[in-house]
Amino acid sequence: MFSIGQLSTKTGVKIPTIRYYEQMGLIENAGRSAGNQRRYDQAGLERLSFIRHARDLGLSIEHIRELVDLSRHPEQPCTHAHALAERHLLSVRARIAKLQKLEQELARISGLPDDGQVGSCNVIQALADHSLCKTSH
Amino acid sequence: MFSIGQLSTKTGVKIPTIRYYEQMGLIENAGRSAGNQRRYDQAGLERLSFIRHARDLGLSIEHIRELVDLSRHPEQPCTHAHALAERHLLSVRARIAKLQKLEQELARISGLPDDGQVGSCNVIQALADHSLCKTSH
DNA sequence: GTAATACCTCTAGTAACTAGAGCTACAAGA
DNA sequence: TCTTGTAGCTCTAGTTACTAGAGGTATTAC
Repeated sequence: MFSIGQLSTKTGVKIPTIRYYEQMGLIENAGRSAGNQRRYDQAGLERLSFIRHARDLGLSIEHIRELVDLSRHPEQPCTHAHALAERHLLSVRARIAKLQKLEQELARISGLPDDGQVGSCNVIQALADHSLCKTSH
Repeated sequence: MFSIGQLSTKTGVKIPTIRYYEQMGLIENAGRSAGNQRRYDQAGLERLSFIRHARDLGLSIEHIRELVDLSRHPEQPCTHAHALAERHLLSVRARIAKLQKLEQELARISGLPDDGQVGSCNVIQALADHSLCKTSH
């Protein structure tokens, strides 16, 4: 059994965040010590690691909740988990594509000559005028 | 002079968002009609377009506020605007790099065989175990 | 036994909006 | 001129995924 602080160190999830996950129902209400402090076992550690990793991969709390619920019914087909991973992959790809357009645009803006004063600043001009953009966004 | 609805149509910024920007001090308090409705002129339209474009490029409200403040002092050197654009470019590049790692990982997870039940689901396994990852995140 | 550290709950704050309630203004047609 | 429909007003609260702080209690080490 370990305390919330130890769990935090082991998983890299901050203490208030662990309490937040408990409140949101992502992890079960922890057992308590005689003095009302949370106590965790190996299973609790594993569930939190799962959540941590899924968050690192950018899944939303809602998506993770779906997966957690799924894993409570191990006899069901895992089509749903696959679909979720795939959907998320598509959304990550879309975000990358969008950011790459922004990158081009910012690189262009940043590369404009600095001719001195804000009054004629190319960066500010470029930000004011979308029609100067080379790509759509 | 146009109404908030017309301004919204022209710029593509939603009405509550315009009021929000006003509240945040990004745009000046608009003039009002006899009946207390907001009225905008060309200058107001241009400022909002500036903000819209900068937001589209992913700059934060705080960064935009800096640029707006800058543009109120046209005699200053525009080094600061350039620096801001460059800093933002770097952060966009960092985000892209991070997302690309996630993409690899999700593609790997998504491509795992579906062998039937959640109890042995590879997707859920992969999400639970960071050590299986091919890249760091 | 005492002091330092860790833990508890609760409320409120963050960014950048968005939604809704309850009310008023304006523009166009009869 | 009256009415009706659309547009606008303010204010409060909700969203996501936490984070910070106040004020108090447990646990641990010496």
